[in-house]
Amino acid sequence: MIQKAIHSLSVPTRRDILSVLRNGELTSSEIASKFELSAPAISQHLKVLEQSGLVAMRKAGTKRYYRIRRDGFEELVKFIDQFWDTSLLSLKEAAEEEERRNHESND
Amino acid sequence: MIQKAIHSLSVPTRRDILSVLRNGELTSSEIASKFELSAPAISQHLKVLEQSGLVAMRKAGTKRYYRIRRDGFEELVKFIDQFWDTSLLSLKEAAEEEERRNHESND
DNA sequence: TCTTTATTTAAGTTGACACTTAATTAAGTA
DNA sequence: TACTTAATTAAGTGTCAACTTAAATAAAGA
Repeated sequence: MIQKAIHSLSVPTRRDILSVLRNGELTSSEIASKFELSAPAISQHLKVLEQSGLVAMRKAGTKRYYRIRRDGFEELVKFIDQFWDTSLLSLKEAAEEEERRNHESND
Repeated sequence: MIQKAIHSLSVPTRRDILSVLRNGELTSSEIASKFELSAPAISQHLKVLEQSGLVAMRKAGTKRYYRIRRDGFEELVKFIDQFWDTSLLSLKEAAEEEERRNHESND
């Protein structure tokens, strides 16, 4: 799921779709109207976003409303934190970091 | 840079490289020895990671030591937070969220 | 300077995936 | 039972990038 979430986010169009959804839920066609892409293209992106847990959907008649799913983003950020969060890094890496700071050859 | 960072993270091998670097800095060949990939493949990944700001490098003779660059991850997480952080979502979306909670048809 | 070690750059191949149009499914309405 | 609206699934195409091996660069040692 996390891997799918990162993969989802890596495509600009999908990030744009998420941006649009920050203002509230929208139907597939409402989203499509904001892009210069075909409806199937948007539908395919929404499917990917849903399967990655970043977006949720509710049906209402023939319409399908899509919205941001916070839990998905929360999990994603937690996962990314593993790579750099000080409290999660090894003692060795922490020591190296300190060493670099002392030598002021940082970055 | 942020877009590059997300793109970098979207490839499993690059995430694995970052995992290996959590224990401290390593040379290109030390990293390559931990994978069943050619040295050039690893080198290419390291280049992408460096250009995306997730990894930093220092030269020492013919060796090149690579390490995690915290600032890159910090920026990345800030960017991702935009999509879901409550304080950054619109009033409309907040209201809809509240509405869904009340109807308990949430997820 | 020749050799060795560490690494990258060059060039080419292959698979994944973001698009397209056409066809299909699904729900509501006359 | 059509017809309309909303959306997806199917099928095909083209581009991109993750690999490969071979060649090039760069620093250090004999």
